[in-house]
Amino acid sequence: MTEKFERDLLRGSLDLMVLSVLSEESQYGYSIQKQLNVASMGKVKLPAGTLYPLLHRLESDKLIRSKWDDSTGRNRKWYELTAKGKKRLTAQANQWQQYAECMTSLISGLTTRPKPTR
Amino acid sequence: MTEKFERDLLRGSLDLMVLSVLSEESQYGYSIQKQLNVASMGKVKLPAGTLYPLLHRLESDKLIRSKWDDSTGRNRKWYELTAKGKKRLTAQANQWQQYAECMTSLISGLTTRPKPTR
DNA sequence: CTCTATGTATCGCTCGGCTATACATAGAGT
DNA sequence: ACTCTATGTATAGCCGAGCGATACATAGAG
Repeated sequence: MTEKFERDLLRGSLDLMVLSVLSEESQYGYSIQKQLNVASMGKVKLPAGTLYPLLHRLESDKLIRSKWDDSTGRNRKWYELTAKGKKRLTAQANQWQQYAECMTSLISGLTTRPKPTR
Repeated sequence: MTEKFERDLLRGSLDLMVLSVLSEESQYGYSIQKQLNVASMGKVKLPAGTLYPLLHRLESDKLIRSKWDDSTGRNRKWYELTAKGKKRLTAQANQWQQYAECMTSLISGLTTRPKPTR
C-alpha cells in the first residue's frame, strides 16, 4: 500500500524538506522527523542516521543554528533558520518548483516531443 | 540566469527521465541527452559520464535493451524499453506524482502545519 | 521492573553522479 | 589538406549523501 518513497527520490530534496519545516519555528531533530512523517502521510521516514548528519551539515553550512535547551523537561537540541538559511530555503523552493514543472511536462507530455534524427 | 539544476536534485529521477524519453520510440544515448536538454529548457545537461553508465545500469536491470545499428549512417547504440521497463516507468511516474504533491504541500503549506510538543 | 517511545550521535558501507580521459567519425570552414 | 566542432560511446576514479547498525540516555506506561 502506502509504502515509503525510494531512497534516491528524496536525495535531492531532503535539505529543502528540513529547511521547510524549520521555516516557521524552532524545532529539534526528533520533532522534524515526526513532522515530516505526518506531512507526507507516512511516506517519508527519515532514519536517525540520515537526519542527524544532515542537520550537522546544514549547521556547518550556517544555514541553521542550534541551542541545547532543557527548559521543556527534556534536553533537546533546538534548531532555527539563519538568515542565510532563509534565503537558501526560498531559492531551493523556487528551483524545486521549476524542476517539478519540468518533470511533469516530461511525464505527461510523452506524445508531444520531437523525434530523434533518423 | 537559467542555470542547471543542482546535481542532487536530479539524483532520484534520472532513471525516470530516461525511461520517459524512451517510452515513445527507440533512442540512442546522444539523442536522449539532447532531448532531455531541450525538454528541460537547458536545465538538464547530462554529462556523458552520467548518461552512459546509467544506460548500462538500466540495461543490466533488464529495463531497456540495446542494439547497434549503423543503417542510418552513424553507428549508434539504440535503446528501447522492455516490458519490465514500461511497468517500471508507470510505477516510477506514479510515485513521482505522489512525491511532487507531498513536496508541494510541504513548501506551500508552511503556515498550516501542527506545532511540535512544547 | 520492564518495555516502549523519545532523543541524539557516529561508523562504515554502498551506490550513483560527475570530472577527466580516451577514442572514433562526420561535416563545415579556411 | 587541415583544423575544428559536433557527434557518438565508454570507463576509471573521486566524492558525497543516505542509511543500517549500533550506542547511549531518560521519561512514562503498565
